[in-house]
Amino acid sequence: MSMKVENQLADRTRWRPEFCSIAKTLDLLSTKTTFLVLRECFYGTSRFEDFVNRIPASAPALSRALKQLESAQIVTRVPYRDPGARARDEYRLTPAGEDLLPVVMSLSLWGNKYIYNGSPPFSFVDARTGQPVRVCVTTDNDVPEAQSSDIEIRANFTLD
Amino acid sequence: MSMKVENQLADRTRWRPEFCSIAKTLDLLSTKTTFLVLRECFYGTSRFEDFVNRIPASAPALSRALKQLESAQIVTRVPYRDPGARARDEYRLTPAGEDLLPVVMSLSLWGNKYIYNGSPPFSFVDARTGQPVRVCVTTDNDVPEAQSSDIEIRANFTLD
DNA sequence: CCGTATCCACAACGATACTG
DNA sequence: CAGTATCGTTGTGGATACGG
Repeated sequence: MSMKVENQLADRTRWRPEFCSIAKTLDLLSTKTTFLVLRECFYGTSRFEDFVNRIPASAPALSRALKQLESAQIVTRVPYRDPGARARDEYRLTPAGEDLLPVVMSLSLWGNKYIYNGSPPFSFVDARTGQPVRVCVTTDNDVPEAQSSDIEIRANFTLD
Repeated sequence: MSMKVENQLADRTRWRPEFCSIAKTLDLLSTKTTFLVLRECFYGTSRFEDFVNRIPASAPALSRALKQLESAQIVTRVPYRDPGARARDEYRLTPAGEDLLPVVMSLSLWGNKYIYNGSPPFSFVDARTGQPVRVCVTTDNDVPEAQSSDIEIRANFTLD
């Protein structure tokens, strides 16, 4: 159960670090905090204060993670101004950032299955049909692809 | 462009660390080296020496990563014996480990697109049809899902 | 050769304090 | 409130050495 290799050339070179797309992508996302910032972006968080409140990491760590994502062009700062307040920036996913949705979703769905053993606190469903969201590896060209805005977060528990 | 939230309950709780499937999964995969070990497993690597030769990390780091993956039940040791040599163990993905394919593939495909700008050193294609492999987030139930053994690694370059 | 323990170096984090 | 600089602490990696 592993991938096939086309030829000797690929066999000899596929592990070279300079050719490894996974290693290079992980360099951009480097730390766990960075992944969690990304998660929050998909959850709709955009302001620094909210990142601080919603991620178990310190403000300096989050500042570093946001800088990192910004320099990787995964996140971009956009100005906003609350009524009566001075202009500030918020952090939004770029199109490249949006394209990381499969990474975030597949990590989450794997944990739902193997850590929460199929009874996760939250599920992701199609906002209109209620169908569960899946991440699949496929060679089919015609798969209807969901965007983050098509996805709804559903709680599977109640609090007292 | 972000996910919707079903209700106030979900809105108040989705960032709590104890409910975060992504954080918990990342705890298991903790480090970049661990991700690269996982990559090698999908590439068919199973012996310690090969991990050492194919991943730019030291033997102790790889030993730690393999232990980590083993305790997370993503990888399992299976005995083997080369003719004339003494019995040893090799490392193989469990079914849970195989289910991390979308994580590995989505990281790789993202890098192929945004780091190599669409001209990556390696592509992943269907071993029979040659169709490019994709990772998609979908709510469709009928998507034909590819396994790692259906995927071929193709080199997009030549050496002198 | 397979793999791990030890030890040192460095990188990332948190607490704190500070500026706009 | 929105960040960032500093600094002590911790965790992760590499070099080395060692045992099965």
